[in-house]
Amino acid sequence: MSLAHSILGFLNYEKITGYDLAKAFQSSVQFFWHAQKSQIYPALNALEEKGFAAHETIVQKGRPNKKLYCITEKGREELFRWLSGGGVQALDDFKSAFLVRVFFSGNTEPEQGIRLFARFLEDCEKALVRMESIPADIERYAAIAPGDAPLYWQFTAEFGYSYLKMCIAWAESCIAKLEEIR
Amino acid sequence: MSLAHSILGFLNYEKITGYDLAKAFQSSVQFFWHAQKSQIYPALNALEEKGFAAHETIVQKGRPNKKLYCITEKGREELFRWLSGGGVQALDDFKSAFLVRVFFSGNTEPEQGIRLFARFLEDCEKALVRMESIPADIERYAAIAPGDAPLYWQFTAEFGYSYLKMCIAWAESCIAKLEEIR
DNA sequence: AGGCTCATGTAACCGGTTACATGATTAT
DNA sequence: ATAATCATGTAACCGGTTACATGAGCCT
Repeated sequence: MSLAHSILGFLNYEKITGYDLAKAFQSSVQFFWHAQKSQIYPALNALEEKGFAAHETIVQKGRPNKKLYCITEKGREELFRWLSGGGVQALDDFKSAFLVRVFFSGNTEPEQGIRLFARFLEDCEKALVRMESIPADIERYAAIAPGDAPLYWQFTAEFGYSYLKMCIAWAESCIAKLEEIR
Repeated sequence: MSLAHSILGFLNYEKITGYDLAKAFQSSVQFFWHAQKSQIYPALNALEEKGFAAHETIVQKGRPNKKLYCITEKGREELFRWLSGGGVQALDDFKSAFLVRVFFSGNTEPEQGIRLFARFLEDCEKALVRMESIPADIERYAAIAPGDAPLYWQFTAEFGYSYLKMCIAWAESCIAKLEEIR
């Protein structure tokens, strides 16, 4: 299960609340992993029960109390065990409802196919624009991060960038082929 | 929900049993969509209840009877409605436990990062080899398929090919950067 | 006045995975 | 003998999504 381990990953950077964890997910790994609050809070409880995390309650005035979580030694061990771990199966979890749609679009009009790819293209280009702020984000957080973390963050950002570029080129070539037969 | 619609997509090609549907999934869309028998059989029942599919029982000797399913007019309408449908969100369903691992690998030794990417590279290259038979497969099935189906099958195959090529180039560049700092 | 932020959670539901169950036939 | 193929399913579980609940404070 990756959710628990990615939470451990964040806890390994700094003490954090469930609320801020949700924001951390959104502003970093959201391109390749999502986590809702409704998942995060129970997951934190589960991590604590297993002895992988601990929390202190911070009493606040005027706003709700918060629980600051930190990773334990046992949790750090579990994180590193997982990082070096065997069961990778990196390609098996690829899934795309969009490609299913493409696959079965054979008896629609070419115009509809073109529209399908055009919308996809647009989404990809919007995502590319959104990615522009990432290098600055990485630099901003580089201070808190131990070791080579920013390098690895960059690796995942480059993956996203290459992926979107590839998708755009692919969609354009599909559209070109459909325009030929129209 | 894509499972129901991809089943309708297959039923739109020809009458088929749940058993053969499972094989069809495995030998065609398995790169971007999986479906187990334990999902397919209940899904076929649900499609029938909604009036999107119907079945005839074929009595056999020496082996179990089978249920041959076909798509109904209502089911075909639903399929085309879905194909032309709005809610695309083609990028939102991207998910990768592997990239999570990469993201949090910042305080491991460079050697471990290199191993992680090397294993990924290997998986990609194996997948590329497995893809070699696809053009022949597409040609073999082109006969039964109506309209431009083979073209769209090819589109998805080209996506897979481009994706793997991109992954390989990316992993190689990550390894190169890690070897620099080692 | 209305909506957003902070902060924690619960409950119902849904889709997918794994394991289990049956039982004859055919290929190695 | 053993395993795979044919053919249908059920049950338990697990992870994730959506909606709901609370309630003070702050911004427009």
